[in-house]
Amino acid sequence: MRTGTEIAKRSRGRPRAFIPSEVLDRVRTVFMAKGFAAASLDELAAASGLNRPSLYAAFGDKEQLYIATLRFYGARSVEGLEAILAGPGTIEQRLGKVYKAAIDLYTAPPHRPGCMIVGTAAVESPSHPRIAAVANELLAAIEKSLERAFAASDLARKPSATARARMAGAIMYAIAIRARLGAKAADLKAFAASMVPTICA
Amino acid sequence: MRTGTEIAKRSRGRPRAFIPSEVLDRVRTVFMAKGFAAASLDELAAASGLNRPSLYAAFGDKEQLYIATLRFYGARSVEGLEAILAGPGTIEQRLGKVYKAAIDLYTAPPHRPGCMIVGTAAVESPSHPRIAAVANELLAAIEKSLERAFAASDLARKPSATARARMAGAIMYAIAIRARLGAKAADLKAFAASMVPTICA
DNA sequence: GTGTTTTTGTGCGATACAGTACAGAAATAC
DNA sequence: GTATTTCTGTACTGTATCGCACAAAAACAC
Repeated sequence: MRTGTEIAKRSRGRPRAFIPSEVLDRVRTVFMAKGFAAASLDELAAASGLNRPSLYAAFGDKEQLYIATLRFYGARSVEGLEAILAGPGTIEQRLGKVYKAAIDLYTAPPHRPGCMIVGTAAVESPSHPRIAAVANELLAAIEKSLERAFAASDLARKPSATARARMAGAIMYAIAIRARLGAKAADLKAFAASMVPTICA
Repeated sequence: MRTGTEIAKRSRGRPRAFIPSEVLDRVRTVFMAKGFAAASLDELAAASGLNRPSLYAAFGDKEQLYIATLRFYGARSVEGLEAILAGPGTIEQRLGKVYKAAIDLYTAPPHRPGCMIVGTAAVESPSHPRIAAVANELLAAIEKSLERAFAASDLARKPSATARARMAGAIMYAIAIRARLGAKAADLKAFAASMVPTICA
């Protein structure tokens, strides 16, 4: 089971008629719209363009497919976060960019609004420990990145970098929730902009 | 369909063998554990102690049952919130109590952890507009209560009561998410305690 | 070309599920 | 006591769903 994006090394049999990362992107649309439990394999297969047996062969059952999708989405999100935080500007400016990018991601068609971790993985957490584990990993990675950025900044030590990261993360989760409940992107951006100075105070 | 807790006015036929509010409490256990989509009517009926036709007769289909449960839970939460905010103490102390009560609710057995609105209703929001509407109503009521409390306090006008309420709400949603993902109550309480002074600054 | 390996896609089986029909039971009305 | 109303519980129907079996197809190896 190879879920990465690396080019296959020309294995022996019939080549796949799909690119795994593209399948994960399409499948994410369904998971974002319905959540894990309500997403049927028929819908997932239809959205991905291939049919159930191919999905099973490539990714395993629905939980494994969901986890692969979540990991793929999460890894790209963390990458994007780190790219912004490693970029130019003050920590306030970079944090502002982070929220702007997050809100754009949370409200970008064709996906239904929200964050996959906060909006769909959290529900399954009690009944699907493996999903919970991945979700926790990803949130920890996000807060770790934020913490490093705060630690490397010239902000006061009074609220620690850890505390600032937790707060910045909390605001991000709240934005994700509000987005999923239908909040307008402009309102979310205004809220985020108002929170940045507080977090960086 | 009478979902309140008021005593029935001795209607004519065979009396119900259950108390609606108790049914909603039991049913909430299942919805909290599985979420809306994954909760089957068999489980809901088993948990409530009555069987499917009675559930249908009393509450309607699964969505209506879920909404009744959500409203019941939400109304009690808002009541509790307002009781604390109307109580004694500085606004900081009262906000601290609010978070403590919320965390206790989010981590109290026998329910699986989290908040029903943030943890299970949010997922269904895109596919079930009626659920989304109720969830939005409840969150609006919560933020309205917080806003009134801030407006009545002697805090600086610099961040408006509205802004403070939004922030306080955001922290609450983040706590709910972390609780659902398995965070320990003690950690959540430490986080909440650290945020109270910032919100009331 | 012949054989091997892997993917594709139709189609199947077994289960689970939502929602309902219907007869029996428990209360009130008169 | 008889009729009426409402709730209970068994049983049922049709559908959706998951996961897989199996043969055809498309590539490589030699």
